Amino acid sequence: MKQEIKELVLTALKCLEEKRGIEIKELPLFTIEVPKVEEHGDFATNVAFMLTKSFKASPRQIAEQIIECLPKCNWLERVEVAGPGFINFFLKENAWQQIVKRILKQKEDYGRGEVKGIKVLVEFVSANPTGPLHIGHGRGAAVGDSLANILDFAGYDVQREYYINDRGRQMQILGYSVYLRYLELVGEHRDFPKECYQGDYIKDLARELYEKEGLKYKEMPEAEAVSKISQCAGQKILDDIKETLKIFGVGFDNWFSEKSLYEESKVKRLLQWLKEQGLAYEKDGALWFSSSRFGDEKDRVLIKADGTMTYFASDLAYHKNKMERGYDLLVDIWGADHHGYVARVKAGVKAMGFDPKKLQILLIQLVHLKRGGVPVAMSTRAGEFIPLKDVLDEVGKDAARFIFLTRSCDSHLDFDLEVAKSQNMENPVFYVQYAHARVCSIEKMAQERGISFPELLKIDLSPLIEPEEIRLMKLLAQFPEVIEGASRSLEPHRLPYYLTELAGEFHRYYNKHRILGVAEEVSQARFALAQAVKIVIKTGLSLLGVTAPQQM
RNA sequence: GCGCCCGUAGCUCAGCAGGACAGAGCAACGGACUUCUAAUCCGUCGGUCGGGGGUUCGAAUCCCUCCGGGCGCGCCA
Repeated sequence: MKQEIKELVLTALKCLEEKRGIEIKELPLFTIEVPKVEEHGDFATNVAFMLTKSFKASPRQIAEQIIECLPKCNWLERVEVAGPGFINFFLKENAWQQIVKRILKQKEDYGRGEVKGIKVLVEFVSANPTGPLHIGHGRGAAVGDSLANILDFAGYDVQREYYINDRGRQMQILGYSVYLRYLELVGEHRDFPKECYQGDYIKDLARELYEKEGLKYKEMPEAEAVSKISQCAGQKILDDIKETLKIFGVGFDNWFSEKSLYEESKVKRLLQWLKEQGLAYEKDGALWFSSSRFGDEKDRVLIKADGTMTYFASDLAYHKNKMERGYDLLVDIWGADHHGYVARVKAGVKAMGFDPKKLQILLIQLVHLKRGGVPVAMSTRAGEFIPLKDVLDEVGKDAARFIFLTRSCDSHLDFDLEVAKSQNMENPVFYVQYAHARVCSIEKMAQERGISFPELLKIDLSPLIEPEEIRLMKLLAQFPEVIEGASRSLEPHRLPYYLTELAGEFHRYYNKHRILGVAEEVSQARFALAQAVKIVIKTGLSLLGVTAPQQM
């Protein structure tokens, strides 16, 4: 709809140019938008403001001239100049009714963007397999998964990937932690160091190991035992992570192993190449990457003096690999506590000869878990974090996902378990679902009363003229733009806000007007409108990974 | 000290590539169920958009600065 208005304006501009002999030097970046106030029409444009220089006239005068040149259009009621020079467009009712028709025709494809031919890789969660997912990972998972859904729906070619840090020091510590707990079980007590993983899940892993394998690991050399246990425990934890993600409705196309980068010598070859290019140098027994030459505040270590690789070395090889797989855009979703890492990875990408604009890093702010307004104690040091799985068990997937998404990534998020369970507007997930269920309920009631409706596309929509109906149709018309905006800006939170608004508009309508039990033509038209609402809510919720129940 | 994010109604947050008088929910108060689910709806109350400069026809939005809060600044991840 917006696009069509834009075309009209562009035609008018061209006509004006010829008529007045005025040359518009550069096509202005004007906008078409839906005004906040209804008196300002259905759409408005600021184009006149942009042309004051070319035309050497006041915005109002220019606006008048543009209106004169607007082509005739059968769905336009009137166009007027308002305020300091806005052009307001008022549409005929049947223009909005067309939207309902379009939705009923396209069904779950309404809002889907045209295939853009842009390959995107969204990498998210990527939690180390050294412990269960916690609530912060949950936010990243919800945002990443929904963003990927939205991008896909908007017409991008999307892949989802989880990067597994399945090697390195953390994995060693994991193996050692489980080893120590295992030794305790078989009667050998040693100090349990602070840097080891403190959580109870370590004890569970040790117990499982003991029950399955007996004394096997006690009898082998420590180094061998730790290495074997590390691998085995990492796998177990990864399985557990996968299970939690499954419950959460999050899936990946690819699980990328950090270890594989080493097995294929990718890290080694990259470091060699960096050295040859003069981008890496040795100092104090370590190998350094000259990241400061590419915008980072200082150089970074790739190989430590003890000969081990930093994670940063792997990360560079990983990003090189991702770029070489031919993506047009890489989206990395990280916790905000990693923001210090952004500059160095971007520097690396630039140094390796890739366009750093192709890498978008989304930082997700912290989640504060609360219960009834009181913070839930979370001490990572003691390993006393609440696993995501427990939160899902308590509040359910739908509420959790919706809450994680109903906030800009830049904002800290208070996740209150009581609120997540409550069924009021503090927790809008039910509000949106309820609107969907209400439409289903109307269908059911119609069936019970033996009312049958004609084929939806054949229904005459002209009775839809109530202000609440027009408003509802206008909102439905915005859905494709919401998708477009959310994908372009990588801001999935726009969608839940839109859905809440749409649900609200429907609830209002439902309370004021009846769908069944009114004159037949009216009833049919309203039923068709309700179906359109149902389709959009269902599509929107599914993009968020939230179910749309038939009944509540 | 440096860097990133945040500061909008009593509370939790939106504000859509700067646009017309700043929005929603909660809380408070007052209303609406013999008719499609009241998990709903309607109304009232509530804001010098942290302060100050600047750019612009026009700023919550962009720039500078100051103040507050969070996070990060390792040859840890």
